[in-house]
Amino acid sequence: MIWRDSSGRTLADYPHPSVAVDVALLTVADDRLCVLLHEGRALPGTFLRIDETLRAAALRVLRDKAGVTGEEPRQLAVFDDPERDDRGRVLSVAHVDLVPAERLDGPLTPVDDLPPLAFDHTAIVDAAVAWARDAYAALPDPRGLVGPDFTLLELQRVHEAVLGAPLPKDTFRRRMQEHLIDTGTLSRGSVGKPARVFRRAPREYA
Amino acid sequence: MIWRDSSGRTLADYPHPSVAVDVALLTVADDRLCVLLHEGRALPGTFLRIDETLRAAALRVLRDKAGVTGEEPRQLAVFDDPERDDRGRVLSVAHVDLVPAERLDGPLTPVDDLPPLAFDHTAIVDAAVAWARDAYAALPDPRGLVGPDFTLLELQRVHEAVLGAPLPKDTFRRRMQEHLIDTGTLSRGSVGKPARVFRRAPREYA
DNA sequence: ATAATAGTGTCTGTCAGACACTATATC
DNA sequence: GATATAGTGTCTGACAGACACTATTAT
Repeated sequence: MIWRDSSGRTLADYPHPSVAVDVALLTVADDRLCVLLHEGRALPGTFLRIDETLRAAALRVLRDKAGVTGEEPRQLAVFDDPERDDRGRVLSVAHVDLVPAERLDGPLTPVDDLPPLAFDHTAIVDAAVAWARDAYAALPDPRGLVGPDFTLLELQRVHEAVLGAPLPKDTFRRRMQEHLIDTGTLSRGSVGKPARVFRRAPREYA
Repeated sequence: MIWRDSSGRTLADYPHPSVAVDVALLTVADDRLCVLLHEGRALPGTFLRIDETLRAAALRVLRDKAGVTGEEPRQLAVFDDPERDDRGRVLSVAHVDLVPAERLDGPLTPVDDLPPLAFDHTAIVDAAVAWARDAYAALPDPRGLVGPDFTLLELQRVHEAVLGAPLPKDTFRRRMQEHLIDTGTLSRGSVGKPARVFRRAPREYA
């Protein structure tokens, strides 16, 4: 049963914009926050199919263009400049995801050293980075970039990479410790005093 | 010049969702945060026209259904449940705006006493309220709900309405004072000690 | 005088940052 | 022993909340 308005038309009979889904897939590699670029100049994206959720489309992009499955894309904003895509009227629902680098193989570019990007993708990356910084400001590791077991130094390096700035180690330690579980084991084989090994507290994801 | 893909189709030739714009128009009336409802059970909304920006569509909704002009609608999120609208596949880009009650005439409902709403509009109102509380947490009056001249008590009443909770007057005063300009004049005619009259500092809008 | 509102001084607790110190491993 | 890393004690400054007090008006 298809709905029709008083003039007998369906919704699809009226001209309406196409909807794209673009994903800024972030990761930390070599202690730097990086984004996966398609052909070195654009974010992976696709058109939203008519019966698909945004989340499903974002996951499809990640699977088809980055070889990543099972992540948690998060909506950022809709980019709607009428001139943003010269193929026609296209809205882009920008998404961000943040995964450990081991799960990726595509070419990564540090976010503080981006080339000029296609469309309005630079603005999308900016929003994605802001989201990631916010997510990691409050919690130890909402997206599982370290782990499952890790030392505080390892965790701090991830935070500094996401933030793009150094952090004081004493304050960092005190802020994080209450959210972590001490496994009771010690790190081995490294120079210096062995560090305690921690684990994320259950359900601290964002 | 219309773009065509390798099979000669334009973007519009592929089935794609319609896009709606719904606006949670908030205000403070009788010291309570309220939302304007259409027919008592839905937010004002419209379909996005193909050559229109989201902002323009939101302003059109406010003008046509609320009689308000010249405001600052802000994007919240896209609601995309495939079943959310039984007329077809419709994405809703939810917006929020917050204006002084004097500029409205529609029926207002306190946000802490909402009836069941159509579609997923309850979730949109929740997101709008969260945005408003956040906006007013940091700054005195980012949307000009008081003013242009006001006493700290008047400002505090607005904050308490937005927050839905009382605030301590001494802390409130100390937090706000640095962002306000003392006009040098005093309130008159009220009971008690006359209050200083303040003005918003330039450019503290959000 | 009394009630009502405006405004401030001060104490406490919390937390971030700075700094210095101790502890324990590798080389 | 030298060096590198782990971890903690402590001081300071900022700020929020609580409380109490003073100040100034209308009635």
